[in-house]
Amino acid sequence: MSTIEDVAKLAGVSKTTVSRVLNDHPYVAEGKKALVQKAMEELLYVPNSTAQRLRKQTTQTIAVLIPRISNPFFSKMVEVMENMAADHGLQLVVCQTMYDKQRELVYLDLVKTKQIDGVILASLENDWEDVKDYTNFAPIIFCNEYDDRAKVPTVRLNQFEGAYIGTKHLIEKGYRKIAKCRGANLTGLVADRQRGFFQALDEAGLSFDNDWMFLETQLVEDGRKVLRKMLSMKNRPDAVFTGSDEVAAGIISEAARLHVKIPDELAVLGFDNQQIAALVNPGLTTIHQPIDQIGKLSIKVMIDLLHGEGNVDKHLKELPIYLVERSST
Amino acid sequence: MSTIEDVAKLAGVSKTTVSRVLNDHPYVAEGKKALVQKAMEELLYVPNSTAQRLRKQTTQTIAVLIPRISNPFFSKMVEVMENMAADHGLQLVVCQTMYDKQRELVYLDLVKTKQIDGVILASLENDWEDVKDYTNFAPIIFCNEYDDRAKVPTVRLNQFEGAYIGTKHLIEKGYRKIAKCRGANLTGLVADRQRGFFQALDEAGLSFDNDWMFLETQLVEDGRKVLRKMLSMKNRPDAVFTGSDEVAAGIISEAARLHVKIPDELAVLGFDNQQIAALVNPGLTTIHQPIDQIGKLSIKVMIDLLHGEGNVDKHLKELPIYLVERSST
DNA sequence: ATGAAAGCGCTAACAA
DNA sequence: TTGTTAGCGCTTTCAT
Repeated sequence: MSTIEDVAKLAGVSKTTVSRVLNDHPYVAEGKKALVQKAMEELLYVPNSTAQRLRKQTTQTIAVLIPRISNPFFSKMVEVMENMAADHGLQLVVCQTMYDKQRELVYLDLVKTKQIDGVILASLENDWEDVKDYTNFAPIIFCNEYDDRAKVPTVRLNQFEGAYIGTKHLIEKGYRKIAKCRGANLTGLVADRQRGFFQALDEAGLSFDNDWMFLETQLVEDGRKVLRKMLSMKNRPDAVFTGSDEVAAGIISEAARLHVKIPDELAVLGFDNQQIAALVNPGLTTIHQPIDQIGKLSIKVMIDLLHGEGNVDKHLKELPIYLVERSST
Repeated sequence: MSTIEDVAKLAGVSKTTVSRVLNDHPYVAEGKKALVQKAMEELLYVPNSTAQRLRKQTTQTIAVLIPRISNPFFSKMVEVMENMAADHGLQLVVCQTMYDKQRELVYLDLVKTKQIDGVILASLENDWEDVKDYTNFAPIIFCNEYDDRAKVPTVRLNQFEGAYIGTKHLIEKGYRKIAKCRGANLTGLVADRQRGFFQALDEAGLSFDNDWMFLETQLVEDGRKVLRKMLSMKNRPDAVFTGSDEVAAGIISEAARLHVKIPDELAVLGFDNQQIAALVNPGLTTIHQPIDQIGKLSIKVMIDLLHGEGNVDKHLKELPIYLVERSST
């Protein structure tokens, strides 16, 4: 590997001049510039980015924390983010917490060791109080996920509204015994959905049987289990509001296997409007989340932050959310 | 941020001693070691990894090139890889080529600028001849994808066999007019599948109508189009071999919409055994690829390479492939 | 317009 | 067992 010094020698100039050519600095005579460029080509010179990082104290790398990449919601989000990051010469490091607090903290330590310039939190396992100190080391923003105590830029949807319109839709369709699937922790996004859900129930004067609440439901397999559980109940729900299309798809698939009619015997409402929602049979009615916009906007906010533009304090961007009706309700 | 020098001063030792403590070097007196550790804690010291990189000429980072992360096959593969990489203290940079030659080359340039220690090629857009020079800069291995001219470690499946047993299955089920969906370039994996497909056809003495070959089929939407195209043909196939579960799922979903009976009017064979294969209705018969194993083994091979163990020359690992029968055939 | 020199934070010969 | 010293490759004052 040739270094900046090799180029300087070959071109008969100083390292400084080579560096200036590299960084499009003004005040470099055209003649020398050409000389330097010729030398670079001849030596197949490529600047060592680690040296640049050390000198410039910046890494051109951002980390995005998600639970797991194989969740289609997050893989689509990361696809959009990575494309946009690449357009701006930024590297994206994907960090999967796998729903584990400890792993999340290990990833956050990347900012301490100066390995990344910023963090996009698209999931949060730890309590915000245990995380906020990391904001001293690099900008952290929320994307989709959020915590009301956190005073950091946040790009998200109105999850309360999403859950509210979804639940209301079920009620308007005539369903009266509505079950709910959600994550274990009642914070941020999950808490807002819960509020929206119960608000709609309350307004309609509907009661809720605590047995209808299913926790820690994330995967297709969880959905299958939920359906079987429901079938075994004496007070059986006639509809179910899920926190994700994956769980909903599991329910629908298991229903087909067990010859349970959807939506006649059970209506199913998804969340996310993932690709899978259009592929299951019957098609899944679900709450659309504009993943493209949310991903792009998050990267934009992060880039602005890194450029010293934008506000590091709380700065909320809320994107539209709406219902997509198919045949499962 | 405190540096190694601050720690040294506070502990009353030299930078070298601090560095030795950091790297578990032998020959550090217990007393001084304790002193150093106390100073580190007091200053909340964290080593700057960029400086370590520059000095050690290594980045602890590997890149994995894939077409796009939102393809469930690749998102699952990356999930497995990232988990294993994290266990070994390695960062994984996800690089999406988006089926674009130029983008692929841009990512490969990361090795030139010393930003990564190694590359896992899980897709290849460019001709191998245009890529092989990069092997001079860092170890490159193939994962799933491959090129017979490349003399690099390769972890893959026997795609010929996969296509052969899949096609044979269709034939044994009584289908005679078998269509095929595949990518545009007839190289590596795609070429081997094609050979397996035609070998099975030849052995059964079946003929193939060129109209039954559908190229550049990657997405669910492509599958939908393929089905509509088939319905419009006068010489209509009675089965279709697809290169991916996504395309197959698109076909099945569109068939449901248009009331085409699967498998009676058309049998559908997928490839990958993605989660979606079990969710569509009817369930998709498909060729299982052991993504977990392939991902883990690739990381292992890469780690061995980075440690100077293992052979940089061609070194083929072939994993088992088999048919999973559901209801679509 | 150009260059000399200092230094980003760390590790590893080498010497003691 | 410990410290001194010399860089890794680059950018950026500060002179000229």
